Amino acid sequence: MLSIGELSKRTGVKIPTIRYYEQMGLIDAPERSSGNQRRYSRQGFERLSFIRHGRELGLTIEDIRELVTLSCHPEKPCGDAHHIAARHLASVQARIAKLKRLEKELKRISILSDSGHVGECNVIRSLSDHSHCETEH
Amino acid sequence: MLSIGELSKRTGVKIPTIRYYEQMGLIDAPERSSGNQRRYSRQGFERLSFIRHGRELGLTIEDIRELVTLSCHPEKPCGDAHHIAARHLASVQARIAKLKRLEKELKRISILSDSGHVGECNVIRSLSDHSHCETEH
DNA sequence: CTTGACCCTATAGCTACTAGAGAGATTATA
DNA sequence: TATAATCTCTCTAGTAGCTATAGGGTCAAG
Repeated sequence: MLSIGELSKRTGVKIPTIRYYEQMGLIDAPERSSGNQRRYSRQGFERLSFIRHGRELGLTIEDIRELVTLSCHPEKPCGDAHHIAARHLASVQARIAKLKRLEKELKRISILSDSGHVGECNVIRSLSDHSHCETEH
Repeated sequence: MLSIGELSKRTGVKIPTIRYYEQMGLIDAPERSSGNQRRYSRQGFERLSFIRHGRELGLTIEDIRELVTLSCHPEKPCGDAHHIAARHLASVQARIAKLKRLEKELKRISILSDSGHVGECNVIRSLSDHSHCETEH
């Protein structure tokens, strides 16, 4: 049986976050010690690891709740789970594309000398400048 | 002079967001019509565009506030502005790297058949499985 | 048995918005 | 000029996903 602090160390999820997940119903309320402290079993550890992976992959709490529910009903078809992953894959790819554009822009912005004054500064000029926009506005 | 609605259309920033920026002190409170409605000048439009660009690049409100302050003091050296851009470039690159790892993982997860049941589902198994982790925990 | 590290609940705060209520202003049309 | 449609106003509260704080109780080593 793990205390919340040990569970936190082993999963890398912060203590208040673990309690938050419990409150949100993502993890079951664990057993308590005689002094009312949380004591986690191996299952508790695994559930939290599952959630942590999901969050690292950028799934929302809601997505994870769906997956948790599915995993409690192994007789259901798993199309839903694939659907969640696929939906997320698309959004990850979109985010990568967008960030790459931003990277290019930031490089363009900060490439020049650091020695000037704000009056002729590229960072500020670039942010005021629409000529490089890829979205129109 | 633009109404808040027109300003919103031209910059792509939603009306409540414009008022929020004003409240946060990112943009100056504009003139008002006789009936107390906001009326924006060309400068107001430019300032908001500047902010919008910054947000699109993922700068925080605080970063932008610093840049706005800098841009009001053109006699200062612009190292600070470059520093903000450079710091952000680093974090964008880190995010790209992380998302690419996630993309790979999601592809691995959702590549297989959709026909199974949760019991043998890859999505859920993968999220419980640490063997592909690149970060240790 | 005391000390220090840990844990408890409850509440408030964070970022960057977004939504809604209820009232007033502006503008287009009849 | 009257009226209807469309803005716009302020204020409050809600969103996600935590994080921090206050004021207390618990656990394990020496």
